[in-house]
Amino acid sequence: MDDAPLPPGQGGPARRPTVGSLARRAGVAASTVSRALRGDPRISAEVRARIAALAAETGYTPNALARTLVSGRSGLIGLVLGPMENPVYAEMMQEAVTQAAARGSRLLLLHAGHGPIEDATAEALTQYRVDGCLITSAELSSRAAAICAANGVPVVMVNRVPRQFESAVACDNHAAGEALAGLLAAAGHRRLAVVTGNADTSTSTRRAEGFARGIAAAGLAAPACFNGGASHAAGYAAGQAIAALPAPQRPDAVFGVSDVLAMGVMDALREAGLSVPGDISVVGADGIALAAGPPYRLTTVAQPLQAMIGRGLDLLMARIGGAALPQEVVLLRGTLIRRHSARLPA
Amino acid sequence: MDDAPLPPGQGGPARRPTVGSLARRAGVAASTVSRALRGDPRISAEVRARIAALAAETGYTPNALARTLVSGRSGLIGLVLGPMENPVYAEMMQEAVTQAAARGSRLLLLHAGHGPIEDATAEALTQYRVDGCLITSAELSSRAAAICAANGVPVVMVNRVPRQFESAVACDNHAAGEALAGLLAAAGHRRLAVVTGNADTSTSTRRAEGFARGIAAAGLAAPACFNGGASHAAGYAAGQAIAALPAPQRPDAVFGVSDVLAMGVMDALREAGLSVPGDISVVGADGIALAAGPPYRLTTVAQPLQAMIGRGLDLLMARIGGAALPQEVVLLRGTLIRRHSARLPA
DNA sequence: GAACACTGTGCTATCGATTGCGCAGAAAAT
DNA sequence: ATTTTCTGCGCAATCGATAGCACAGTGTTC
Repeated sequence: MDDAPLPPGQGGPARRPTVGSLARRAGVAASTVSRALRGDPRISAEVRARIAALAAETGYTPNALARTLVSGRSGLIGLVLGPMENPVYAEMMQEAVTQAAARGSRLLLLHAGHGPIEDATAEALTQYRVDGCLITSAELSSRAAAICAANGVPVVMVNRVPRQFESAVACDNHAAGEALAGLLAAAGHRRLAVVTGNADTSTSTRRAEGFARGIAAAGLAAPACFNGGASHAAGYAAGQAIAALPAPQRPDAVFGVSDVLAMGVMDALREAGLSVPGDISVVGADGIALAAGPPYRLTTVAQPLQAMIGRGLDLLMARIGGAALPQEVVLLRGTLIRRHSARLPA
Repeated sequence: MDDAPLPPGQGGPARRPTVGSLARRAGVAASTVSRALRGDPRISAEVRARIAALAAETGYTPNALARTLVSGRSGLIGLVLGPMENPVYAEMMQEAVTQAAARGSRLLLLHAGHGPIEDATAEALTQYRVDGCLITSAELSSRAAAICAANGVPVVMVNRVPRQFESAVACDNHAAGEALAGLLAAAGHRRLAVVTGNADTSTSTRRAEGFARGIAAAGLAAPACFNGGASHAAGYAAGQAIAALPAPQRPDAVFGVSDVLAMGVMDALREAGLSVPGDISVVGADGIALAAGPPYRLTTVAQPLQAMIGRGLDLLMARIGGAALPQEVVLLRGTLIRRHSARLPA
């Protein structure tokens, strides 16, 4: 363990070139190298070309961390994800990586899963000086948000609208629920039910509210409400409860507030010998890939994931810019996707 | 835009405390603050307590980026994920976040999805001076690995064993395939088939090879091979092809080399009116949550995800430590989970 | 009572990149 | 021919944290 220090550039992991080392080799000052690489017009074309060549030759890449120190911007965006039981978070993550990269930012993965953020993770948020934080979790993540606020780090929630204070981008969940209710009613369904998600999530509650509103508007009785959760298993349990009901009381249409939930419901119903959509229509919301194909072919309201992440990053970047913008909530309309899990009017 | 500089601590986003500002307030030198907070025994208990109190009061957190500059370690681990069509990557990611945090590292999300890494992303790898890189992708990610190697950044592959050079942790996929074949053969299946994944992935090929080996060992004819892919849709297509076969030629057991694939196969078979496991047994490998419950109840070999990520981080950390360890490949045994998608011997 | 060993801190350089300021030398103007 | 104006680049400070070395002040020892 007490190896003699290796001669530079030999043996050990090749020491990475720095502005300093480039400067020495080019016979100029470090500041000149820095300016040349950043395209400062004050540096002559000749010198700039020489340094650029040297940089390419040595494979120089600037140390983003060192730059952060002086610029105050890390180029890092903290990402908080919900539980992976719901595939929608994975899809969001993939979208976020791509789009963040396209904008020159990197994602620092702070959390993925249930529950609040651990202390150590919360510290990372400040220790790594993230420029902003993207919280794509339907669950309460007030902890992360509070820490961001306390440190002047902009936050944008995606897929969750907080009661106050933070900026957010979400699908117009209320409208989605309402639209589905309207369609189901128009198709002649009379006993509607909703399987809710986590009660803490605005996504779930707004969808359920919208659904109830749509049902009321159609002059039907309020929907039966079944407590679901975040997973397929939760939906399955709710579906079993529904299937166990005596036929006259059994709903003829069920809205699972998220696609995984609806998938679980369908599976339970079918396993109980009921036909979907023959006996019961099932609809969901989210638009995840797995629900699109067989055996589900789930009729759903798809969230415009790409646009949601895009607008989320827009909001974040604008606030990172330092502008003292007011908090902003953006609601994007989902799009109804008619598939075959529900009887709907033509 | 030409605001007069705000008085410190007022108006603008509260300037974060630094060792310097703490030092001024405590009437000591910055180095003393640093040492006190790091628990250096040379600092008197009294001073240490005073500084600790001050740090707590002001909410001081060290700037990890600045520390990186001098320590040479960023505490960042690059993470490369496969396509989210396969839920196993999401599960791995969640596991990786948790375990990395527990070890005091953070994950820098470099890539998620298909295909090779874009240039910009590859640069991030060196710009942010990641200490190491965890590549949990069955697909070729040679690009990232090459860049890491060129920069002396340790790499560990999880869920993929490269042909050479890198360290890796994987499930013993060959053994998994072999075991499944043996069980299916023992249960009396005679015409076995395999639905393969992406041909570039060691995970897929090893499982298929193991399966073929197991079949040969049982004295049966080589399995029919159907080209699958990474998604449920690919499995579904393969399942349709299988279902379309005339009954005498149709396999009586199918191995989908990953669970999503097997799920797709099952869905297609059932949609074609075949019973699983009545007419055809279907087995998978991975052990994802979605395949566990209804309607799949997939018999599978579950990967020890937690252990895989754990060992992966072990290998990585050891190499980050600077020790010139040889490349290492760790194979972890999966565990057979008997559910109801296949007829198996008791 | 003086030389000694300690102990607790401060000073300063360092990591890599950036930036304000200043200073050469060349070109232009008078 | 001399002053003025640029153009092109170097110097040095800075960001925040850390570490080597030096140096006071106290306690110990002969």
